[in-house]
Amino acid sequence: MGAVRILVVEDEAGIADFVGKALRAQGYQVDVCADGIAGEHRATGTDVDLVILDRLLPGRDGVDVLRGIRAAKPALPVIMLTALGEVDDKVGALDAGATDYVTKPFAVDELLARVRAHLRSPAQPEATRLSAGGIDVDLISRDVQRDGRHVHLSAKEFELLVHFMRHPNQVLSRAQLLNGVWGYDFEPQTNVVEVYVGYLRRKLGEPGRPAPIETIRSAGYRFAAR
Amino acid sequence: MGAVRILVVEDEAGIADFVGKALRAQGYQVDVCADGIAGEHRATGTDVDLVILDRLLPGRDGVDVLRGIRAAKPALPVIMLTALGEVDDKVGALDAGATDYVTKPFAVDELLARVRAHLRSPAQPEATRLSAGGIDVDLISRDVQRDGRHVHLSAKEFELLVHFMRHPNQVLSRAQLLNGVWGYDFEPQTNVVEVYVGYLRRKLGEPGRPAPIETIRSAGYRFAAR
DNA sequence: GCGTTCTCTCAGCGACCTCTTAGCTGACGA
DNA sequence: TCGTCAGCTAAGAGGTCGCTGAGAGAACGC
Repeated sequence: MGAVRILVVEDEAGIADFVGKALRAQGYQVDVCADGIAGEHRATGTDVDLVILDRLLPGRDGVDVLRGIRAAKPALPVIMLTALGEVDDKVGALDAGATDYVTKPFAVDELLARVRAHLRSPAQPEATRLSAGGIDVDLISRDVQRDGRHVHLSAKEFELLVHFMRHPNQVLSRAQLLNGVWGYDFEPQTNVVEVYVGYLRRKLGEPGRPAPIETIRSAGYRFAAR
Repeated sequence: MGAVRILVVEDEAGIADFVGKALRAQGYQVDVCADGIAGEHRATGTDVDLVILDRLLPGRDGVDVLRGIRAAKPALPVIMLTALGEVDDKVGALDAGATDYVTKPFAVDELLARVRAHLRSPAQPEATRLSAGGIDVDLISRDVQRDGRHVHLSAKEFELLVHFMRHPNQVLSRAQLLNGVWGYDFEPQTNVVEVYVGYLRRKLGEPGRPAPIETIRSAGYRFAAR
């Protein structure tokens, strides 16, 4: 069985690049097309497992491309990207046959989660529980426990923790965390990351047993899975 | 398969020279262009794997050159160099389709790391661990061990050690180390290198088993990989 | 509507890091 | 053996980075 193949149809090089990188980092084989006509051709003519399709494209509009793809391959998952958050737009895309829909700016983690969801196969079922460093997370019930003690986390705190636990023992830079959890595609003047790491540490720490999130000065943070 | 080909479009001879040398030392085949028009022509017309493009050029501005390249080759990685550290500038470059962005003065090591990152292919994943002379470095977790003992290094110490370990058994001059690690493009009145070598020796040395960084009097230092 | 919770910004402080200075040590050559 | 010079190191100034508490504004639930 070969690698999973994903086609990204996106004209903005910056977005295509970072989406491509994130997908490759997950082990997918990624193909990028910068315009709609070529994208449709590639999607219908070659072996592709999933398509990520920008709504606004040079050459041919994303919705038209989508219709073309649907006509040829009714079951191929297609996730649409758009800068517009309007409801009409969403309805139009779903009517035209999009499997899912993500609005820019989006957190890469969210896109990856949707990709996994639509690719899910019996061969590689998605984990529903994460466990490391004395912390257990149930992704379905969103229940978090520290050494058996239930901990209540807000939505952002939960996402950040899950991101850390999906990348154990790796140094994650502020920029990576902002990309992955907040969806910023550049590094703005903000210290949200520090603030939220602080919240997690406070909630997940025990006396004499601090939360397993280490600071690597001038590099980022590391979740120590031990 | 031939060597990887990199085009450097840069009018300042000094920078073009030392960037070119550093790239050739890594085994890349390097082409240099001193003005924008020729650079664009070379990038679009010939077989090139990556472009390093100065922002300020005689003949044609770097951003215009970039647009020209993008129109012809949407997937070609282009790293922009600039003397200006302004955010607008950065956004402008990325909007125009730059793959990445480095501000002068930059450490050559940083530029090389970005070059590697953008050239990376699934077939040739980058090494994430370095190991020599009894020292192990994990670049992902930034963990450093001496004979199994964890060692805490500051950011600069870490960069210097990695530089040494990427050039084992070579005599590295103070100027080379300043270029590679500190980003100085000339040799100022400073003894930071001695100071930091001292820090590394103290942290990485064991009783009866000194750190493998040798002094080559009036030439530089050498990391003895054994 | 109104109170609660959540997200994020800001400013201040403390800790750590970087680099300089200055004096010392040891190697090399005469 | 001594002078000179390259390199080493201790100490400290100044800067940077990260953490925290306070609070504004938005989102949410009742």
